[in-house]
Amino acid sequence: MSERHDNDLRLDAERDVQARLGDHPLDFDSLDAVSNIYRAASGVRRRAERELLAEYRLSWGGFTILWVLWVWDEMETARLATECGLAKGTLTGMLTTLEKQGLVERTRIAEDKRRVLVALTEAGTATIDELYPRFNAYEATMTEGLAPDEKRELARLLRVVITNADDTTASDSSG
Amino acid sequence: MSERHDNDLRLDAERDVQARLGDHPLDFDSLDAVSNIYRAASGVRRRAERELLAEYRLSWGGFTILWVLWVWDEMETARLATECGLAKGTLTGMLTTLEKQGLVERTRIAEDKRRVLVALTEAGTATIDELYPRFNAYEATMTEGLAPDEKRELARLLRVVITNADDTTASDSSG
DNA sequence: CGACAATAGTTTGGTACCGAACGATTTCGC
DNA sequence: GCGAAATCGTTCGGTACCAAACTATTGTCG
Repeated sequence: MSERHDNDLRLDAERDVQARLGDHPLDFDSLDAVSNIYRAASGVRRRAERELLAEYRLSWGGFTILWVLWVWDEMETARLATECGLAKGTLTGMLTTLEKQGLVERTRIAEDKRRVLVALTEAGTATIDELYPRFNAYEATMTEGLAPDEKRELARLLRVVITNADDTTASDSSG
Repeated sequence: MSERHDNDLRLDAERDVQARLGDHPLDFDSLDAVSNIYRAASGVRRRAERELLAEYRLSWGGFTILWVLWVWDEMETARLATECGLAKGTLTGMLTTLEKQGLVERTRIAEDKRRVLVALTEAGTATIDELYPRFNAYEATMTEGLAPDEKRELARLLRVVITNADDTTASDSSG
């Protein structure tokens, strides 16, 4: 009920923070931007997991893996981890989970037995075929109230933050 | 015609997605917006934890708790969980961690022994006093390249998403 | 060929985080 | 007043997630 005071509370917070820091210059524009990014992301994630992904027994990360494989067909583990924004050790565990669910399969590469190729199974493809349109509709719901050009502007502004937060910005996408 | 990419502003991933899924009837504006929110959030979080918060042995969530208590002095557990965007069960564990570190303290409320008041200790206050200016500088770094009005616009657009993702409007999740 | 650095993936140890079930306390219906 | 319902924080079972240590393979230089 009417817990729409978030913005008001934020303003209170700003005043209190300012009072605490005295004359210390504080960048409230950056504060609001960053904290809203995190709030939005965790809200969107939690709701997606509860209201859509749970039906498929998928976590957000598991869904992301399926989606990436759907888009790029098959991929090596290292690249997949980067693409999904996961540590490689994390990916190992999640691939094992998805493998148990019969949604992905791992294949050792013959020429280099250290490397592993990951791909969707038939069941995995069927799952994401059905799920993704629903997920996309959910994404539309989450951005409801924004005009198309506002969504694009939002994506553009976030791209700057993503680039800033990417610690491999200096190196090229060589692999 | 109607190509969205005249230049390299879009990330590689977005271009590839467009190429792969261009024939599906999907809402790409919403797709880009939502997936960039998540990418930005996890990148910002991971980098903050590694490059700044680790020095204080704090997770992102732990830092958030300290910050909220710093701004509002003391708070009951339930409100604190909402304010930090955490499930109440999660908060219990993290408060225990912070309590062991000597940064926060819990006090049962005399008039209603179910409720618990949480506040910073001296050490907790000292920690956040020192840490927060550094964190705010980090936030500024993460939004580097955006003009002040762009940061405000980013925060505004995200506020819409936060509202959409807030499930207290759709259903009551308390139980 | 044989040591040895580099590389790819897995294992390990630990925290964070969720949802559901639970125990303690207060409030409400009668 | 007393038992039922609501409420608050904690506990529990499970996954996700990270960084660092480890294993297995390949590539390199003597």
